[in-house]
Formats: sequence, structure tokens, C-alpha cells
Amino acid sequence: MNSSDQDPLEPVQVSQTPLERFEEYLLSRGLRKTKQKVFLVERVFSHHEHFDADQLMEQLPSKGDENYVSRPTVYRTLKEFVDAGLLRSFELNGRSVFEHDYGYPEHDHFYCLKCGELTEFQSEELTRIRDEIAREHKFRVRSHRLIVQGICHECSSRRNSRRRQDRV
Amino acid sequence: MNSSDQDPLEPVQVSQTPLERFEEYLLSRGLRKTKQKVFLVERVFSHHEHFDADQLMEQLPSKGDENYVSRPTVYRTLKEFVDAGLLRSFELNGRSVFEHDYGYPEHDHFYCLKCGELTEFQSEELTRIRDEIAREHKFRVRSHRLIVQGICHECSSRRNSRRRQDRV
DNA sequence: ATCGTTGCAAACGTTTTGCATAAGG
DNA sequence: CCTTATGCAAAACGTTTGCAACGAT
Repeated sequence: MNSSDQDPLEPVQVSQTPLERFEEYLLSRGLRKTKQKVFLVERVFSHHEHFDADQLMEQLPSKGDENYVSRPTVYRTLKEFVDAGLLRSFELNGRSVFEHDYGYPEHDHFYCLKCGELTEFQSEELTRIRDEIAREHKFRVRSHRLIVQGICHECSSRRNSRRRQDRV
Repeated sequence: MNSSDQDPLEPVQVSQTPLERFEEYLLSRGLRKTKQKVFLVERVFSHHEHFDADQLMEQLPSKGDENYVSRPTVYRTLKEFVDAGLLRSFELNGRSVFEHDYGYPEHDHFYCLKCGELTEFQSEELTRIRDEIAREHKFRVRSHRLIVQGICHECSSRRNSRRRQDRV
């Protein structure tokens, strides 16, 4: 959401395109490569941004177009992408937000309560501490989700900043 | 959710009871102290556990009882509690989960993907790093939400552990 | 030919709303 | 009295489902 002026982190080194990796996943599960799925991989990986199902739908061709994809299929396919390791998702304000996982480094987010902007940051120290604490608690870590809420630099310097998202 | 065998952190020093603090909040906002609100503060602060609106409803007297509280009122009141600083909330599996804020130290959570248990942990080092990173990004922190997902000690030692929550 | 996939419509679970009535200050 | 709060019913919201037709392998 509101990811228009995000500044992406450095991509990590990967040997396959998202589509190739997805094809491998489909094969390994006996699932089928349909034009809807292919169309969606390409759309989703054509820009680096956070998005929810609604925002994705909005950019998709509408009913009647040969590339039309229905809402249920969008949901089903996004779930498949997460499963395939192409996307990661988290909940924000009652919706699922998706972002690139494949070819993209682990990171966390600042969430500006004023403008709704999600900004990424990386910290190996954070991961280090997470693992240290987990070890103390004998907890086997799979992943984590950290969102730091507050006011972004832009919003705290510029007075009267109008918010870009008012949902919730 | 599934907070039956949680082991609570040490409470922090507070000078008022939750109800007293709530009364102050109501006064400051020109809101009214009703028997539903008072009943709910007392219920919510009688145990230390994570809960969602449904779980709270379930423990409440049913329709017909003099202490019956309707679902909309539960939702409205929980929101008021959050606003008053009595409760904190976060989203998990599509629902809002609430926990004590007033009189309770800041903490984060382990979330066991097997049994659904939420376990609390504290780390000042985490907060330190959070603030350090935020400073670098000129981000003004209000709070954060960290959930570390994985498998808890109990579940990884005991084989065949049946999950306690299957919602979602 | 099989069996996963699609689109549709309808359902879902959670949370919110409009409104008439009740009740706190 | 004035205004907030309540309960009800119904809506809203994001998401999921059943199903018949479709299409990939």
C-alpha cells in the first residue's frame, strides 16, 4: 500500500526468474500452468511494491478482456505464490499485504501512521538478537514479522501533511 | 488465544486500578460510565491472557442475564479500552487479539505455528536496536509489533502434538 | 480422459453501522 | 434535559467456497 515512492533494497542473487521458479513449484506439486497464473506472476514481479488483493485487482484488465482474472482466482493464486516462496504476506489494517520474497532480502518495515507509507529496512543485528532470545526460550524460529509504527521523516518535517490512506 | 498456560511477565508499578484509570479517561472525554463498561473492565482485567472479541463474548453472560453485553458493545468497548491505554491489540489470523497494556510491561511474542500458543518475551536490547535504526531513518517511533513465528519448545520436543487451534 | 482450474454466485467470519430506545450526567 | 450508550438487525468488509464448465497434461 502507498508504495509509490518506496526505495527498494538491493536484490539478492537468484539463478531463476520468478516465473521459472514458479514453474518448478507447479511441477513439483502437480499443479497446472494456466494463462491466469502466468499473467499474474508477470504483473506481480513487474514492479517492486507492497500491495493487497484489491490493489492488484485494480491494475488488472477488467471483465471482457482476454486477460481478465476473477477475484477468487487472484486470491487463490496469491496464496499459491506465497506457498511457492515467491511472495511473503502480512496483515495490516485488516487486509493481507503482499511483497516480493523471491530474489529479495529479508527485511522489516516502518509504518507511518500519518501517510500510511511502508518503508523497508534491514538489520542483521535484529536477526541476531531474535535468534539469541529464541535460543534462550528454546523456540525454533521459522520467521518473524516486525512493524515499527510511528511518523516518517517526511511527515514529521512537513506540516499539514495530508494522509494518503484513510482506511481504518 | 490459547493462553491457558501462559506465564505472565512481572507487572509494572501503577498507581491506579484499571477501572480508576478508565474512569479518568471517560471523564476526560466526556464519555459515560455504564454498567456494561464497568463489567467489561472487570472481566478483562480479572485474568491476564490474550483474547479476541469472540473469546471474550463466550465468557460473558448470555442474553437474558442482567449483565448481558451485546456484541457491538463489546467491540465498541474494546476499542475504547485500547484508546484509554488499558489494552493493546494486534492482528493474528484475521482477527484482532487483545492483551493488557496498563500495568503490564512492553513485550513481544513467540507464535507457535503448531499449537497456536502466544508466548511473551521481553528484550530491552531489541528496543535499543529499534530506536537506533529508527534514528538512522529519521523515523519517529511510537510503538512496534514483533511476532516471531516458529515451533515452541513443547511442540518440538513432544512428537505428535495435536494443535490446539485450527482456525485459519 | 483425467483432474486441476476457472468464473460465478453465494457464503463466510469478523467487525461495523443505522436507528430507535434507554439511561448517565 | 441533553447527549452518549445500548441492543437489534442489517450491512460492510475482506476472503473463501461449492459448483458446473473449462482446459492443461
